[in-house]
Amino acid sequence: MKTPGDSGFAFPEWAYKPESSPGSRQIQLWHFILELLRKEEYHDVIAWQGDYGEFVIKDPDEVARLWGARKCKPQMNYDKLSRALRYYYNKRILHKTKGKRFTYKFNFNKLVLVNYPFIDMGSSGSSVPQSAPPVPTGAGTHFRFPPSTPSEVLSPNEDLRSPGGMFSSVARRIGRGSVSDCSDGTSVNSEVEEGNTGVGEERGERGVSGGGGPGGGGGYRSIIHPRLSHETLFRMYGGPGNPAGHHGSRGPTGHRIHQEPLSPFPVSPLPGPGGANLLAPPLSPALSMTPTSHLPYTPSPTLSPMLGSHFSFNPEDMKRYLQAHTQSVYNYGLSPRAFLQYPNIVIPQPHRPAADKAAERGAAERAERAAAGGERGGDRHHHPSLAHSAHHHPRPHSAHPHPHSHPMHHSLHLGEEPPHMSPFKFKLQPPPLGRKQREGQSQSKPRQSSLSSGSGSGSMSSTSGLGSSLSFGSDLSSASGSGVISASSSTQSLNSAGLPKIKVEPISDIESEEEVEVTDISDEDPDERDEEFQLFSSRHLRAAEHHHLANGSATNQHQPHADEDLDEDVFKAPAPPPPGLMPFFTSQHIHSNALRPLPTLKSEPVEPGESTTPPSQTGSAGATQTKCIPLKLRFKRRWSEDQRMEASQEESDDKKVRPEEDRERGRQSNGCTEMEEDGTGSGEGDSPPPLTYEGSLATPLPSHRRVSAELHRATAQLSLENKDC
DNA sequence: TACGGAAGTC
DNA sequence: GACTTCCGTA
Repeated sequence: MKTPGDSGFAFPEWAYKPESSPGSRQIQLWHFILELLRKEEYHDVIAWQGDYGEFVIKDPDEVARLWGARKCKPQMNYDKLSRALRYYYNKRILHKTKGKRFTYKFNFNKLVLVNYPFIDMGSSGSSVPQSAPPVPTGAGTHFRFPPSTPSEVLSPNEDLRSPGGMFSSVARRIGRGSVSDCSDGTSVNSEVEEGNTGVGEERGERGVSGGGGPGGGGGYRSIIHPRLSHETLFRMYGGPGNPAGHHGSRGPTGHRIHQEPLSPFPVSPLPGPGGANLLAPPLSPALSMTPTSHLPYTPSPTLSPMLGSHFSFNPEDMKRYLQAHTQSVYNYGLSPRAFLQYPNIVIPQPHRPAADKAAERGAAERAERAAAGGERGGDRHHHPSLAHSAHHHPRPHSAHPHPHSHPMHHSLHLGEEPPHMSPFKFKLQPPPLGRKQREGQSQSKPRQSSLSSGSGSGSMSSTSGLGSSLSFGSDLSSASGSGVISASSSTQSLNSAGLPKIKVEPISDIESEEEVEVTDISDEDPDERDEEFQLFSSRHLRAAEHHHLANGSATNQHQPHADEDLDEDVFKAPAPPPPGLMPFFTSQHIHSNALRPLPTLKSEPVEPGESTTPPSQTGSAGATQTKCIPLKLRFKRRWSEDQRMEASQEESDDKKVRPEEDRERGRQSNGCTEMEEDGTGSGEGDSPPPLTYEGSLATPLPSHRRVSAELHRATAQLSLENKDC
C-alpha cells in the first residue's frame, strides 16, 4: 500500500502512543490528522495543501468516520470532529484557514515546543526546510525554516511541513497501528507494524526514494537541524547510541541527519525503537500540548532547559518586591522590625504630599490595599521574568491571565505614599471617632448625613463608590486640618434631626460616656455649630448636662438657641446672678431646674417668682405677685415707719402726734396691703404676717437711726430670702 | 460552514 | 485534560 516513497513524516513512534499524548491516554486528534496526512492512501480524504502546515479535508465525512473508528465513536461526524479541531484553536495547535473550506493549518511551533522543550530554539541560524506545503519542490534551501526569524529556526517542526517523506516507515507503521486501535479494520493495519524495524533502512529508503510524499523532493531530507544534530542529542541525553531512526545515513559527524532529525519528532522521549533512549520519558510528553504562541517562537532563556534554569530571579526585582512589601507593611503600621531581615532595603519614607489621604482610610482598607499593593507590586516585579517565561509557555490562555493589568498596581503608589501626615491628623480627631462609635452603640441615629455639611456623607459615598483610596484621599485632603475636624464634628453634631445632640468631648472616655447618657442637646442647629464651639463648649455642656440631665422638655424649649445660649451662658456667663442675689441664686438655682436659671438670670432675677409661685387663690392677675409684694411692701413700710418714727420722734419729742402717725401708717399699709391683698385676695387692710413682722420690728421703735438702718438691711435680707413665697 | 458555550464522558 | 455531544448563533 504505501510505497516507500510515501514514507513521509518522520513521526517517531512515541508520537502515536497513548503516552505520547500529554494529558491523554488516547491518541489525540492532531496526531490522528497527521497520520492521515502522512498516508497516501488517505490523500483523497485529507491532504497537505497550500502553505506550510496547511491541510485540507477533502472528505470530511470520511475523516470523521475514520476518527470515529479510531476512537470507537461510531456517532462521530464532521461536526463533532470539527468541534474538536476548533478546540485546538485555543491551544494554538491548529487554526483555520479562512476562506478555504475544510482547510486548517498546523502550528508546528507549538507542537515542537511542546514536544521538545529541551531544544534550544534560540541559536541556530542554519536553514531548515521551509514549511513547504506537502510537496517539497526543491532544495533544502527552499525550506529555510525561519526565513527571517531566528526564533523559528530550529523548530524541527519543519519536518511536519513536509508531509510526504518525512515519516519514517516505522513511525508510520506505528502510527497506523494507533489509528487502527479501535478500528474494525477500517483503519490501518498492522501490516506495517509487522514489517517494522529497519529504521535505518527506512532512511535509506527515503533517501533513496528521494522523499516520499507528493512532492517527492528529497531536498528537505537533507536539511539538518543545526541544534539537533543527533550528536548533540546524544551528548545531551547520553549516548551515541542511535536509535533506529536517528542515525544519519551519512555518519555520525554530519550534521546532517537524516529525515528523522528533520521530522518534528526527531527524538522520542519514550522508550522504544524510535530513540527512546535519548530522552527521559518525562520530558517531552509530559509537557503540555498547548503551544506557546501562535506567533513565531521567541527564545526564552528562562524556559530553555538548555540553559538550565526555568526562572530568572532577578535581585533587582526582589529588591523592589521587598520595598513594596515594606511599604505595605508601613502602611499597615506594622513593625519596622519586619524589615530587619532586609537590611539592605531602604524603607520608603512615609511622606505624603499634601493631603493626607491615607489618614482616613480605614485601617482595614489601607491594610488591604497596602498588602495588595505590596504583594502585587512584588508580583509585578517578578512578573517580568515570569511573564517572560509565560510568554513562552505553551498555554496562551493560562499564560497571561492578566498580562498588564495589575489592578493593584496603583496600590503600589498608595503604598508609596507616606502615611505619616495623615496619622497625626487622624489622631486629632479621636473625639469624633469615639463619638461615632458611641453613637453607634447608643441608639442615636447613625445617619444624619443629610444634615451634614456633606463632607462626611460625601466622603462616605465616594468611598464606597470609587476606589476607596481616592475617595478617602479626597476626604482627607479636603478635610485636612480643620476641615477634617469640621467634617467629623458636623457628622457628630448632625444628630440634629431628631436625635438628641450629644456634645461629646474628647476629654475622656468616661466623661464622654456620661455625656452620652446625659447629653441631650437636641435640636441644635448643626449649622450653627462649629467645631471650636464644640470643643470649647463641650466642657460647659458637660457641666450643664450634668445638671440638665435628661430633662428633655427643658432642652426642647430652648431648642432654637439652646446651643448658643448654652454656649454663651455656660461659657461667657457662669450665670452672673444679680450682684446682690448671688448667694441666693447660687443656692437655689443650683439645686433647682437646670437650664432655666441661666436664661432667667440673664433676663430678670425677679421673674422666677412667677414660675415658681403657685397661682393665687384669688385668681386675680396680680395674684402671683401678692406674695412677693408684701415683702417689699413690708420693707417699704418698715422703712417709712422708721423714718417717720425718727421724724416723729424728733417732733414728738416736742409734741405728741402719735395718733396721726398711726393713721398714716395705716393708710400706707392699706395701699400696700391692697396691692398685696389684691394678690392674695385677703382683704385690704392688714396682712397679718406683715403686721406681725412689723410688730416685731416695730417694737423697738424708739430706736435710733442706726438701728433702723440695720434693721433695714436685715429686712432686706429676709425679704430676699422669702422672696419665693 | 463556521464558531463557541455548556454539559457530559472517559 | 481531551474530547463528545448539543445547540444557538453568525
